[in-house]
Amino acid sequence: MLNLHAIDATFRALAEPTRRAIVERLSLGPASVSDLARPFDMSLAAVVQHLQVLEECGLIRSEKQGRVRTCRIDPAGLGGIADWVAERRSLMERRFDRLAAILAEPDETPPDETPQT
Amino acid sequence: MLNLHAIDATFRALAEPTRRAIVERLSLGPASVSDLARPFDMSLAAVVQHLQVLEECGLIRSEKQGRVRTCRIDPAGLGGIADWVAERRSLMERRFDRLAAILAEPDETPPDETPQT
DNA sequence: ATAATAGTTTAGCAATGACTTGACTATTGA
DNA sequence: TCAATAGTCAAGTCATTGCTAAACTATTAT
Repeated sequence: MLNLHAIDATFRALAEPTRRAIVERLSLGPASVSDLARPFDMSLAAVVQHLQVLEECGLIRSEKQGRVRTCRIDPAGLGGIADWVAERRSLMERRFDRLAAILAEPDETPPDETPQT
Repeated sequence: MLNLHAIDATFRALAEPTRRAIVERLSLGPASVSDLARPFDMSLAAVVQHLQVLEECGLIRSEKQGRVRTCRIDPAGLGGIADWVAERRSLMERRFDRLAAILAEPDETPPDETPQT
């Protein structure tokens, strides 16, 4: 129930080149907001907004001390989509296996690979 | 060159619950356009548009015979994002390992885990 | 031949999303 | 104390996107 919401937010967050670049940068190590903003041709405020999106979906964490906020990757954040992809693959695999079994067994009911709803 | 474009399109495609649901359905086996549309509370045309997006980014393939178009997952389609996630994780790992090595070696220069740009 | 099925295409609308600007707060260095 | 640095917040703008409705094509069933 939590997860279905979370996976959606995570995919949406990563569907944006800037945010993906920020995640890429942060997987090399923590950085301040200004550090993160420097490479991009946009206002600091825009980058802050991207960081909020990334933090809300759990991809990064951050804490502020003094006037500088340090952002770092949350290692668990990518888990959701990794799991989702893995599950799709495993279900595809399972289906191929069933199909292969049927093809190897030339008797029984051989037909119709497509399961209509 | 192709890949950087492709990863973007793939993430954008999956950042949409309906399209993700379609991919989930198709990882169980092929289906026609109408089959795919049935569970959703939206017009057939809308689903067709989603399918176009999914096909353009290589997540699904489809061929038409007669008046029915059969859609199936392209097993390679998820590869892009799987690789991207895996690479983030590996880079994070690598960094943790370096950090652990430094902490285990109590002499040498100990400090400063954050690499400023 | 007619009608029903299956899908395609286009134009348009409403909501969302990415960005900017400008004003503002809090911390740190001179 | 004054000024620069680092970040935050709130509108507002502009482009993109998800959807519908409607008109259309092609195939299959009666």
